[in-house]
Amino acid sequence: MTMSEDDRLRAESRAGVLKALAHPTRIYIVDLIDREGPHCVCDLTARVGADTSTVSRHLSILKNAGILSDRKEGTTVYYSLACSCIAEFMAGLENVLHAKYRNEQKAYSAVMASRVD
Amino acid sequence: MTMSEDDRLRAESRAGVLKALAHPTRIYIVDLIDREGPHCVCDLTARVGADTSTVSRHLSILKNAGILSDRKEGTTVYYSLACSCIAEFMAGLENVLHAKYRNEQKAYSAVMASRVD
DNA sequence: GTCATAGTTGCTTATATTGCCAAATAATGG
DNA sequence: CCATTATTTGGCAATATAAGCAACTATGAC
Repeated sequence: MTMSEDDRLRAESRAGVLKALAHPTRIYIVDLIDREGPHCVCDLTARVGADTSTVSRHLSILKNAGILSDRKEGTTVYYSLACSCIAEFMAGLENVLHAKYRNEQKAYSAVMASRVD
Repeated sequence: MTMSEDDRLRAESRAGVLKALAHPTRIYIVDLIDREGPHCVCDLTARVGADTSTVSRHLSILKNAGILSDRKEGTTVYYSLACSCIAEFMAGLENVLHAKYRNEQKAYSAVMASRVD
């Protein structure tokens, strides 16, 4: 019994969002906007320390994935979170990381406890 | 004022977890285990419809990221969620997708409302 | 119109990911 | 020990992603 077409589409749309977030620079940008509110491309470029074109591309990936939305004001484009659910989602990621570190610590302790020396 | 070393490391560890999840097959596997409990590699291989070696590699990626944990029983290896926080995290992803579809619907309606025909 | 500023897009090169086959390893039963 | 079953790992070819430079578009000031 194998994966249905529906299952596949569902998994792909979720993967699309995760892929968009799965890059250090993009995570940093999302975090920054979450903590400090909307930013323009030039600000983000300075904060990230990469070429403007690179940052612009990261932003367009995040926008296409529905994570950021943009608003143009003159020649400046401000990017903001598309939904407060993004911040909640990132908080959930933090929990996963904490659990991971707890488990790694536990594994390490178990190894140490069984050592002969 | 640019990104600190700490910021970079923090963003990278988060990206590590997201990258591990950012693949349709891996999402499907995590979902399956979430809904139905622990599964062995051969079961998952049948459900996913890919080579055993491919599924095994996906599982090892998920395990290294701290998303799944494994338990060996004879020659069989059972994979389960490493933490209930994974299920919560995936639920948060669902919220993000819903928000995305709502926004897309809104954008579509706005375009239709302004049409001349 | 010209200039300057902000952003985006085309292109190329470098790097990473994915999938499968084949071979290796691990555990169990005869 | 040999065969069988479950899983992992090495290697390779195909594909995808990332970064920066240069060129382009858009807006506003003069």
